[in-house]
Amino acid sequence: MLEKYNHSARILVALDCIVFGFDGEELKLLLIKRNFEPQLGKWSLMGGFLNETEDLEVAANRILYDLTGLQDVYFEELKTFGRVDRDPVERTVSVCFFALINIHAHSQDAAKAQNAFWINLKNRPEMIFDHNEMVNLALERLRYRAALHPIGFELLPEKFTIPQLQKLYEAIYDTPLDRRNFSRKILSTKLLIDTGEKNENSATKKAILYRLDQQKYQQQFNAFHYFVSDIRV
Amino acid sequence: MLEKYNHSARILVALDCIVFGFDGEELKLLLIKRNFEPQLGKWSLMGGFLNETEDLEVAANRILYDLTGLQDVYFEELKTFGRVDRDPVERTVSVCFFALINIHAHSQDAAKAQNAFWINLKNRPEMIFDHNEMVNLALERLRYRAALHPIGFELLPEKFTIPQLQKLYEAIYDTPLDRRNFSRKILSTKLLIDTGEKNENSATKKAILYRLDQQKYQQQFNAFHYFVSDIRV
DNA sequence: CCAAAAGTGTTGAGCTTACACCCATGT
DNA sequence: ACATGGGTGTAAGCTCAACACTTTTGG
Repeated sequence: MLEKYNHSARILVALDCIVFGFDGEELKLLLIKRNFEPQLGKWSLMGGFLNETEDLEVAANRILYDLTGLQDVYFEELKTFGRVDRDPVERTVSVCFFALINIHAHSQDAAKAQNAFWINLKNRPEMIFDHNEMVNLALERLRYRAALHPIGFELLPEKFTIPQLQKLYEAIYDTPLDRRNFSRKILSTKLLIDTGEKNENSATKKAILYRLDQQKYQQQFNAFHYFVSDIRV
Repeated sequence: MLEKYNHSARILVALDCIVFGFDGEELKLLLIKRNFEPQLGKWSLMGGFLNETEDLEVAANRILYDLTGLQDVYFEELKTFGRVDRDPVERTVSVCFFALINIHAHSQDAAKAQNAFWINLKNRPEMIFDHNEMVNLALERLRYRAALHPIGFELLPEKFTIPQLQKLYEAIYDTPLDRRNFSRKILSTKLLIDTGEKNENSATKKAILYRLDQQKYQQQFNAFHYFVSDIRV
């Protein structure tokens, strides 16, 4: 039996998760209105502590599941936050993730159980601890990643139109994009499959509904795509 | 006085650091031949534990300083590794960083004190725990980042030539690059300042020594540069 | 038949690539 | 003088950005 390490501090390890959604017009965050201590009544990210016998990745999935009822959600590690005084209750290191979900697919009950609400990214409230910093960094990272990789699809329903995708990119970068060039750029990736259906919700010309070619998506994910020409990080 | 969190495990938080260097021909790693337990005699990354009263970032700098004698070294967080069984001695979460240093600038004494050696990346040995995985991911990330940002300069001395820089990129991507196009691409960034000096070591035509325009480097760092056209991650 | 949204075409500018030639240096 | 490595030039092809026209649909 091996001896344990001596003279080193055991520290609380938390996970905090930024959940992005898109309602067709605006980027949104799923935030918690805290109905528990500490910082009761204030806004925060969804979080939790890492259990002794739980892989970090498993914990991230658990926290996402508790908040959204969804499994196998897209997420990336953002950064691990470890300022000594970041949590005034007790020294806590927080591994911060961001997730992209289809806003229509998550469980209302799960959100209600956590007292979670969708908030427009632009109107986000003050949050506790270093959670503002986390969200700012997550947005920066989302912009970075979405400019290069076909990550945006994770925020849309299974079937979506190119104008919807464009609105998403315009929301992410807070800038208008040329319809014709955007369409060409997206189609040139060959990642989209025409479902043969059209968006019946539209009041005017109905746009083609596409779905992701999952196989090509997996294969090409790490290739560079340059979806957005001049990104501002 | 606030009450502490209950029912949550306190866990050891380690830091592991991948140090890249470049000797003019090959990418190298600064690895530890362990002369201490556990895993005495085996190879590993340089690491350490986070202290109770120490910011995570401070700890990373401390570990880098202990290994290299250098301060204010370029580093990025890579990922936090948290498999339950990743360290057989005790549950440990490891925040993994990678650093880029000028191989000629570090302290030999510091390296000797840690029993650290420069190993060609291509000949890297088996390492303990999940350190192989860490290095593989770090190389991937280095390729990713160096394709887009002027990060490579961190591996070179203050004054360097364009052919040296090219050799570095060829080592990072393990692929030959066109001399003329590479030179044009680098110079078009306007990041280099002609020092007026030449590389006296050369046996043939002496190449121009440049230095980084630190101001532009800071400003443009997050812009995309596309130093390498078709990267393989 | 009109307004609004969606699909497709074109063109010029700029960039990238592939390649050739000339210069400097030590032997 | 010549071999080696370093600096610069150029033309073809490609990509991207800017812009216009046509089609579909509901009212």
